[in-house]
Amino acid sequence: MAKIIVQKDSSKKEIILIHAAELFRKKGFTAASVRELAETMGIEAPSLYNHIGSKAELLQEICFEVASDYTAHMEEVLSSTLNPAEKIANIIRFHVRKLSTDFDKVFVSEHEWKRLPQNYLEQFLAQRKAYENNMIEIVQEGIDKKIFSNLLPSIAVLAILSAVRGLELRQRHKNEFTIEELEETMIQHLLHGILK
Amino acid sequence: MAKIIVQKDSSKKEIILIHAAELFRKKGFTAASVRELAETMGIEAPSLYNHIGSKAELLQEICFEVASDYTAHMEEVLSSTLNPAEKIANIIRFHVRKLSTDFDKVFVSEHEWKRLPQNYLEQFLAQRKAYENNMIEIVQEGIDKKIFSNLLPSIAVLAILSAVRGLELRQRHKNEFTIEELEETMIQHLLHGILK
DNA sequence: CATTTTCACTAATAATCATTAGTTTTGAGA
DNA sequence: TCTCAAAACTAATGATTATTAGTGAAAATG
Repeated sequence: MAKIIVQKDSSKKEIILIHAAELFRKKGFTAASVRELAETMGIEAPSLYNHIGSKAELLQEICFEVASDYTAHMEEVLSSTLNPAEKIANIIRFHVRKLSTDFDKVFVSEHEWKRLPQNYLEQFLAQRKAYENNMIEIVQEGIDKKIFSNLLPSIAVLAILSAVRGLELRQRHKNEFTIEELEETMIQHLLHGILK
Repeated sequence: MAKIIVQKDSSKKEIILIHAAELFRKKGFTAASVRELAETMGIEAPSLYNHIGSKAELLQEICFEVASDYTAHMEEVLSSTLNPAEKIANIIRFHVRKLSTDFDKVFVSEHEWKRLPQNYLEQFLAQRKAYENNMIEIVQEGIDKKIFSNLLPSIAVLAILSAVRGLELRQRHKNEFTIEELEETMIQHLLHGILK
């Protein structure tokens, strides 16, 4: 009779979430089976239900944990005295770093949120929209202060967010450059462009 | 006994692919059922097998149709006499336009290619990698000619591709701006940056 | 009009799924 | 060592899945 192995620095639930995130990333939420998830921890599927409420619950917890992290960071940025350019750079840096440290969870949150049950999905989207609106305001402030070019703010935000959200950290990239290089190049590119 | 309605300008298979793309986008490939797909065309699931080989075949055809379009456009760009900046702008414009005209198929190709069967998946990834390498060469050429800043080419390409691939055309955006505005703002942003 | 092909149907199959019920084992604290 | 809760197990359920087989109607072709 196998047991879930718990390290001292993380709870049993957290271990399950980590395994779930990895599996959901690899196979997608729908295609990933509870049996397979249990297998990665050396137990039978029904045993998992001693620890979780449902498969859907795992997705919820992953998505909202990531969303909360982004929202919390946004609060920090908004209450700071940074100028708009620094704020945007800060946000880009946070996204890149978060993606590299919590790859599976961020990836799942990005790609599988559509599989959230109805009510949670609405809440998730509302949180996302609020985040976007905060960014749009920062960009608008930059334009008003003549720091930013006169781009359409909503599209500029769309560009930045799709750039950082869509980032794919594949294996071949990991050996090609460091996270710091990725961070700085992304900021450089999105702030200054690629043209000289 | 219902029948698939065929317009004169598209074959029966194409109609199935269009419906499949829309359903796969909305529910994801795994969660989308053949029964549900058949239902969108007013027939029973087994009847669909008079026209298709398998569910997986539909995904293959969608993914490779999109991939071929991008590859064909890349060939055009490579054999043109445009300078690197114009080439990149051209590629960005093509991505945005393609996404807006063939939204469902492009979306499915972007999000569901992981569900391709093994051998097709390898082929798809090879095609993607070749595409990326072509772009990296264009960026390198721009750097060599002192047109582009000295960014890491692979990351610059990663930024551009993740920006255009990750674009989400949600309903609220569609009424907010035109495709032309989206195209030009994306090009402006990725080439010149957001800073003045 | 006769024949053949196309294409829809119903019925069935075998697999897989998430989850529940009920039972047994394990391991920690008294 | 005894007790009890935590957590593992097996077995089962009912739903859903993609797909095949076999049949009949409709449409196209001669």
